[in-house]
Amino acid sequence: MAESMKGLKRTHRCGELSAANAGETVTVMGWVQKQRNKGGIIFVDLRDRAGILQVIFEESDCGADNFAKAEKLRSEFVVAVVGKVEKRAGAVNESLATGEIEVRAKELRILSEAETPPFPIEENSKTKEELRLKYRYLDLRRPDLQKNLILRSKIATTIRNFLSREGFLEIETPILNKSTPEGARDYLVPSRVHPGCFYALPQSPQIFKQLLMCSGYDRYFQIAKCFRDEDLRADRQPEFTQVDLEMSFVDVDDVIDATERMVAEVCREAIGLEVALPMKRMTWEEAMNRFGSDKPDTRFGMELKDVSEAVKGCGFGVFTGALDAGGSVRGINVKGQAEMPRKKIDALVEFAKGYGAKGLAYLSVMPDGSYKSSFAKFMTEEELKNLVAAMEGEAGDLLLFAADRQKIVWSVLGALRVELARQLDMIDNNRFDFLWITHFPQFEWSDEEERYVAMHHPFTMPMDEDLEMLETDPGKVRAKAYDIVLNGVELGGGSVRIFQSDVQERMFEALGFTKEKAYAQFGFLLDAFKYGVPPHAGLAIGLDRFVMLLVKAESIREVIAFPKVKDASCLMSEAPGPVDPAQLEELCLSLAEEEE
RNA sequence: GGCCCAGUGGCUCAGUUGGUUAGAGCGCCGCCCUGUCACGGCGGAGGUCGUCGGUUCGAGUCCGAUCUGGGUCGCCA
Repeated sequence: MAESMKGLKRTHRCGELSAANAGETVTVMGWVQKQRNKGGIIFVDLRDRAGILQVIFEESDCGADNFAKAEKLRSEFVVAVVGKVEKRAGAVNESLATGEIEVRAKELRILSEAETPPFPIEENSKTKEELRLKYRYLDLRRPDLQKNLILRSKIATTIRNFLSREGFLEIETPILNKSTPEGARDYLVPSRVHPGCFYALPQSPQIFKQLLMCSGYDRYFQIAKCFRDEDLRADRQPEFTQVDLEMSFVDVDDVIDATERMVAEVCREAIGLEVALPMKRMTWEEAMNRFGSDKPDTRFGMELKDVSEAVKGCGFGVFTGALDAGGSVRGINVKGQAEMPRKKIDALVEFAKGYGAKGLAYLSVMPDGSYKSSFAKFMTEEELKNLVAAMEGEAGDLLLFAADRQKIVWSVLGALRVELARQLDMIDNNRFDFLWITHFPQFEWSDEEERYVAMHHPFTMPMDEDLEMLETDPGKVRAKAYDIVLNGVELGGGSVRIFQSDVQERMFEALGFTKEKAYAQFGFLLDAFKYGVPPHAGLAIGLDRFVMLLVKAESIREVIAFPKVKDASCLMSEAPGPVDPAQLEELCLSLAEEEE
């Protein structure tokens, strides 16, 4: 039977008490973590978001009624306890922050009874995620998730404080927007008032923040919910949070400078990490050539080497064929792994195929200097020697090669490098390597659409010196775009925006937009640019990912209160769900028959 | 959409080349216990082995399909 808390007021959280409170009478409220009944004495571990506190019940202190209630306590009951803080008469519990003290109960109220939870509420849960997500409200009681969400809140506060100190204004932008098919798939919301018309949820506040610059707000930020209807990953949710910012009268370095100082402050406040500023920078081209990735993990080496020159004209058709087709041959040197078993190498070949490789060539430089290789028979001793030299191969090394189109070679070896580093435990988990990637290509060729598409977005300013190639050689144009990378994860990115309408028009043309189509989609932005627009630039940081990396979580779901699962549904609320036919009718929607 | 992994009491797992009545730890329920904190002691309940179908004298185990969850490729301007 639930009791009232009338007349009681909580004085402390459980975990906030310490030896300094000894002698005080306190009122604590929380959940029963554990009851240990010794017969004439009952110990109760009481839990709230601040920690765990031992409460001790003896009939001589609390009276027969309260003692009888204490005997009834079970896990997850919610109780209020009035009692006196004492230094423990028994042994101190070293593993508990409040282990020196206990509260000797005078009064106990059972505010809420509880059924036995479907899984234990404890740190380092081994429970299947499926069950945890179904009962997320219980999962969120666990100390690790509470720690994550408390830290996330602190990080948001740090960001707000920093940006407001730097003169940024926090301004909200709409959630119901016009759909722009460019980019990720939109979540659509039907309009009741305009039958057949739809809003789209924002993928980012991009256009609005640029308009705010046009309107003179100078420096804007928002901790913005964004939505993308694409498949999920360990670090990707359909709705996520971005620290979105935009600045006027600035260029690349200004945005990078403000961002890295903000990131450094967050690291300091959140986990006591000092980040050396300025952060390292690398061009996109260098990142691809050295790491095969535009978000390289620089916590370990094993860099890619281009051996195209060394294998030119060699006897191995796979290599020369790739070169003839305009591709390249590159390799990584897996130090000391020459004797990796064939089975493991085969698994790596399969792994590489997952990234589009047709195969993976390997060459082991055995300890005695001989070669064991999948392709040695096609090459002369001399050619092999040159190749090993080009890879700086020494006795004991395993050399892995990919030969294909640039894009595939990069992605295969880039992924392989990370995979091997994991398998071989080469990554220092305590390192936080920040890195800026700059000089991104402006365009990416889309085979599917048979046109160039914007790598970042269509409002990204080309590098000044590449502007003239917009029409003549768009594939070579580089953009004033930048990404911030942490430990091989893309934390965020941004760009300097085009603010001249003639450049913007050339950009749309290069992207294959007609003037009509561009106006239909972005007319209000183009119009706004006619009335005086400051040069501006900005960036967005993925808050969920940032928190995930700072707490070293395996998945973004560990830092989001109510995440969705792989098929974008919510196991707890069972969203999305069907709606009442009347609702559909009101929206003038009808559902197509299921197709076979 | 493709590929890979997992599914056995409430939770986490074991279960041999297919063989009798499917086990353990924790949790749960009852009784006992005045210094426990992974409390302890005694007793007890609890499982159509994700689902459907097949092979077989016999399936938790083999085969097929399917569902659920996870990872990943595609996708994510």
